[in-house]
Amino acid sequence: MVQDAEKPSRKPRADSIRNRELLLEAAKAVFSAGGSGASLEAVARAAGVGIGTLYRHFPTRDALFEAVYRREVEQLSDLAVTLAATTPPEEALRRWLQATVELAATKKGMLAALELAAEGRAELYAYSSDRMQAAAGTLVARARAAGAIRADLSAEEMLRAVLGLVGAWYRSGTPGWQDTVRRLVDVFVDGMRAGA
Amino acid sequence: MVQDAEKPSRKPRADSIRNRELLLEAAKAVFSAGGSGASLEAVARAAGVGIGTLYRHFPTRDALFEAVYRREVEQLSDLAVTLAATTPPEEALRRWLQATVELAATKKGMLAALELAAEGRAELYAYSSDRMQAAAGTLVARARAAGAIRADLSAEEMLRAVLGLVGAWYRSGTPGWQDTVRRLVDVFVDGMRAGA
DNA sequence: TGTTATACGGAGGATGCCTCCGTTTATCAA
DNA sequence: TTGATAAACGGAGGCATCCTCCGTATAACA
Repeated sequence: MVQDAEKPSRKPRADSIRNRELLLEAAKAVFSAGGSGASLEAVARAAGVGIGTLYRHFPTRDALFEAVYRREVEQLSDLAVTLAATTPPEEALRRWLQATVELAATKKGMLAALELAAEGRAELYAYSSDRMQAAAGTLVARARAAGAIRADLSAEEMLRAVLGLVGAWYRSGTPGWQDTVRRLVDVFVDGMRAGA
Repeated sequence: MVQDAEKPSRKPRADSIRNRELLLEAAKAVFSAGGSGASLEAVARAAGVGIGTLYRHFPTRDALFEAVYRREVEQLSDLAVTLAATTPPEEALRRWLQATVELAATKKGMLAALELAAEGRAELYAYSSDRMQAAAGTLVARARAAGAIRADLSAEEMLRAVLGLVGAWYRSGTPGWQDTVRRLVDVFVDGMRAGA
């Protein structure tokens, strides 16, 4: 967590910063059009840089995802704070999960980023993961304290479950899946309440 | 659905039948070891046939999956019949879903086959899809008739939801995920009951 | 046993992943 | 301004698939 007092060496090169930006923009566009599995060479091409440059900035596909969707994760994180402050526990939890679904539905590729954040590789790409876990954790703890949901289910488990639901529909390409998933998330939250 | 009265031309060549069998066996082994994304060329190699032969018998990866895991799907289908005849509605539904989870957990690659069966490409690879839908449909209809579960959720939706849950954990590689998923499926079923 | 429909096999074109390293360039100090 | 040099660039190239195509081999049938 410590923000290493970096070597005060040189300041970063201007072309490096510019290319990083170009890559992020291109990646957003390419993933948006072609899904999270789109070719990284296509991203580099779209950014107008060499493939080597892409890999230098983002050593893995996952790293690129995390960077591209960082902003959206922050939105969700902020939303959790707001909801926790203004809305009854169970309702807050429900709304936040629905918002997560919404975001994943809107931004193609976002789902992959969220799955990353909820899944195993958490140690490697920690930032988004931390934010999401913290957000979910707050809401779950609050609902639990209010006795609104069962206690034998961690925030992490809940989050991954919901993302799993989304993923199943997302990948199926069923038109209008959003409404269905909304309903399923409600069922799931009902289930969490049932065992309280 | 009509089983085309095939042209009474020749009988199929013996080598063709044999190779098909070899491919299925090899595929089972290779998918089991390497997961559902394993190389098809590896399968052909393991079967001792050319890659062209593999593609002639199974034009897509999905077709191969469906063929490999057909037997397992039939088991699930049979189980549904048994449970429907011997167990109270809600309990039967719950047990069948858990059995599905179990199977997906045991046989690597099975999950991919089930997802296929539950997902969009149903028209193309209909057999497994039909069996699964029928099995789930029976149990859901029965539970619904008994007033044990809410009515605004189709069997298909339920099945896909559960497979989504499994998939999220399966892909994360968390050790011991089976127990967690079992618990989550229970939560989900509780949720279905809650809205009855 | 000859004819022929069928099936076989693998070369080959295409795409994508990722690494490596010779070349270019932005920064900084003189 | 002008080197010197650390840092970044780019893309060729090795490897792994995917899938198609078509010349060759062979099982079925008469």
